[in-house]
Formats: sequence, C-alpha cells, structure tokens
Amino acid sequence: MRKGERTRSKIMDIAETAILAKGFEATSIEEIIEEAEITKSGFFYHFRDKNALAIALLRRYIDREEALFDDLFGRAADLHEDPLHAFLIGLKLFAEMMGDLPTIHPGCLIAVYCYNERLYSGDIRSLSQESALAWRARFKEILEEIATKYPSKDDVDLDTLADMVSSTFEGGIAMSKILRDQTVLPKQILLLRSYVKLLFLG
Amino acid sequence: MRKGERTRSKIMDIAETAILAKGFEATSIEEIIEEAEITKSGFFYHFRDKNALAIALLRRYIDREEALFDDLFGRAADLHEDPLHAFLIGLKLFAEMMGDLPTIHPGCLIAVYCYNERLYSGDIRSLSQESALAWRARFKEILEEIATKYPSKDDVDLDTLADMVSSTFEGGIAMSKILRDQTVLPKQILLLRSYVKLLFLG
DNA sequence: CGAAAAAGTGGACCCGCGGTACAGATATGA
DNA sequence: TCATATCTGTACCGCGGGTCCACTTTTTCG
Repeated sequence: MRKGERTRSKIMDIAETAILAKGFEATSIEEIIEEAEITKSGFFYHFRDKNALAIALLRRYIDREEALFDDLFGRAADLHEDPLHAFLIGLKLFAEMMGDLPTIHPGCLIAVYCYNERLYSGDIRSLSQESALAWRARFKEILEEIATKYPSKDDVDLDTLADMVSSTFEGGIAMSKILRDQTVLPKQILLLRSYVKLLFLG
Repeated sequence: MRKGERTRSKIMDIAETAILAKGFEATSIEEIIEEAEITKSGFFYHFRDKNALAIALLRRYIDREEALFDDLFGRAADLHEDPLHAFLIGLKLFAEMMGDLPTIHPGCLIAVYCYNERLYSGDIRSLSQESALAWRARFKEILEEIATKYPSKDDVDLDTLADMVSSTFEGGIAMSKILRDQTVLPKQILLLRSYVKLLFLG
C-alpha cells in the first residue's frame, strides 16, 4: 500500500468512528486532521470537500457490510442444506455477532446520512438506495427458495419480508442508541427470526 | 402572554418542518426567522440557543405522538373488547394512518437527534430514552393482557416484543426515506401485525 | 386610560468551521 | 536522480451560531 492510501485510510477510520459516535456535522475536519496528524491542506489533498469524504465512507461501509453478510449467510448455508434452517441459523449468527460487540453497535452510516438529507449530494441518496435494494434482492432470493418448499402461514409479500431484515437492523440500532442498551438490537433480530420460523414452520 | 406563545409556536412549526425535511444542522436559524418574519434578536428572545429549540421541539413531538397513540389504540379498544383483536385493529389503523399521509412520513424527531448525539445536551438523550420507555410500558401492558388469554406460540420476552413496535416504526421510517418509497413504513407495520397474529393466534 | 411588563428591533461584534488559493517543501519509488 | 505523489504554511473568505445592549413597540391588565 502506498503512503497516500495509508493516510487516506487513516483519515477515513478516524472520521468514521467520530461520525458514528456523534454525527456528521458534529465531526469537524479540524479534529480529524489533528488526530491524523496532518494539516488541513493534507486533508483537502485527499478529499475535495466534506461531501467527498462522506461518499467515500459510505462506499466503504456498504462494501464491508456486504462482505460481512456474504460471509455470515454463506457460513449458515454450509451448516444446513435446507434453505429455511440455513436462514434461521444465519439470523441467529447475526444476532450473536451484534450481541458480541464490545460496545453498543456504532450505528449505520446510511441512517446517519438519511437523517441529514439535504446536507449531501444526490450521490449519497442514490448510493443508500442502491444498497437497500441490494439487501432486498439478497434476502428475497433466499426467501423465494424457502417459500417454494414451505407454504407460508400468512399472506406476505416477499419484497416486504426481505426489507424487514434491513428495517429490523435500522430500527434495532436506533432503539439501542435511544435506550442506551446494546442488547436491544440482537433481541429484535431474534424476534424477526421468531417471525420467520412461525411464518414458514408454524 | 398570548402573542408570545403564538410567535413561539410559529417558530417551532417552521423549525420542525425544516428539520424533519433536511436535518437539524442543515436548518439555519436565519432561514427560520426569515420565514417567521422576525429578527434574530426575536428568536433569541424565545430560545436561549438552538439546543433549547431542539428540546422544546422534542417535548412537543413526544406529547403529540403520545396523544395520537392514546387516541388510536383507544379507538381500537372501542371496536373490539378482546385485547388481541383490539391490538390487531390498532396496528391496522396505525398502518393505514401512515399510508394515508400525503407524502412520505416526515420522520421521527427522536431519530434525528439520536443520529447527531453529541450536538445536544444530555436532556435530549434523557427525554428520548424516557419516551422510548413509555412506549415500551404502553405496549407491554397490552401484550400482558393478551398473553394471559392467548398462550404464545414461541417463547418471547414481552418487553422486547413491546419494543418491536417502536423499532418497526423507526426502522420503517428510515427504510421509507432510504428507498424513497412511502409504502414501506405501513407495510412493515403490517408485518409486525402478522407476527403478533401468528404468535398469539397461530 | 395609562403604566408596567412582554415582545420584539437594530446593529455591532466574536468565533469556529468549511472551503479556496497557491507557492513551496519533502518524501517515494522507478 | 528525477519526476511525481504527498504533503506543509499561510493568508484569506463567507456563513452561521451566538452575545451584548440600548432602544421601541405591543399587549395586557388593574
């Protein structure tokens, strides 16, 4: 890795931590460069403006989450050949992972941006939307496979059910933060799991 | 003492709309006073600083939501004497109300604040937490009544299930905004309803 | 009606922060 | 060794939050 890349990553790491902890606006460029031990000019050498930093962070965040979910549900599929049981295992692994974090989940970068809409360019909104649609597609595929084998006990739309995973994640993180209780998120994920179980297994 | 209150409300109305549309930081005092047709000094006559405005807005928001839910689940209880069916009706009314909004739900003020933590005083965090706990208590009471009559089909904690209402609300709003699709929130509420139905009715 | 209290106005000023401009310094790697 | 990448330093701008304070206008109420 070249020197520039290292500095760039350093800036992004510091920025991401700060932003998830206290929000985007509350995080000043000045505090970032101080911690990164560079100058203001150095910062603007890497990012045209604060918005460019936001986009870079979001891209990286989305890629990482995607990789994490590939791994998680991939492992789950290895543990059980049945799609429903594999999915249930995946959800349990997901809940466990969220419960095992040393602190409260830092929060979803997408949510941070979505609650500060106008501050960012349309790029941010498009990226967020694409990412959400990708999650929908991912889970819908799994759910369709499940639905062919297990008749569902209630009439639900699979797109909506797929969105429920993202929704539970976002809602769970928000409630964890609001209630200052990191167990809320994993518990909500397990409720989602309970629903899937009842819906397809009865 | 009445003129002052009117101006104060006007400021708050304008601020709330703007904040829910584009976030707290993106909403400047200058634009608020321009729309309210007062001066900067006038603004600071009513609110010591921007944080005081945030607190006032949050208080009002929480009170309104509470009144709304009292009304909604009160009406539902009038429509059916059985606690489970009344709750299911309440959730349907809730979903309908969210679907009938002319635009996408403006979002939850609590969430706006929770994703910009450090910007605000501890008051904001405490208020948010108290509000979330009040919601939990509200729904737990209903769920306990349901649980005495209907044995649940899965082992779930009623506190967690009560939190699921708030979590679905927060998550649904976030996903509606991210996906730019206002049908997402009501659909998620209906999935929650489906879960409650399966859980207690089977 | 008139006086006191409430509800503002006007304008000068400060500071932090995002951002610009640009010349010069240093480091790195082929 | 030399070009390029990676910064540094300095000076400056505008916006927005916030303060101070003297002053004026409007309400309210006895």
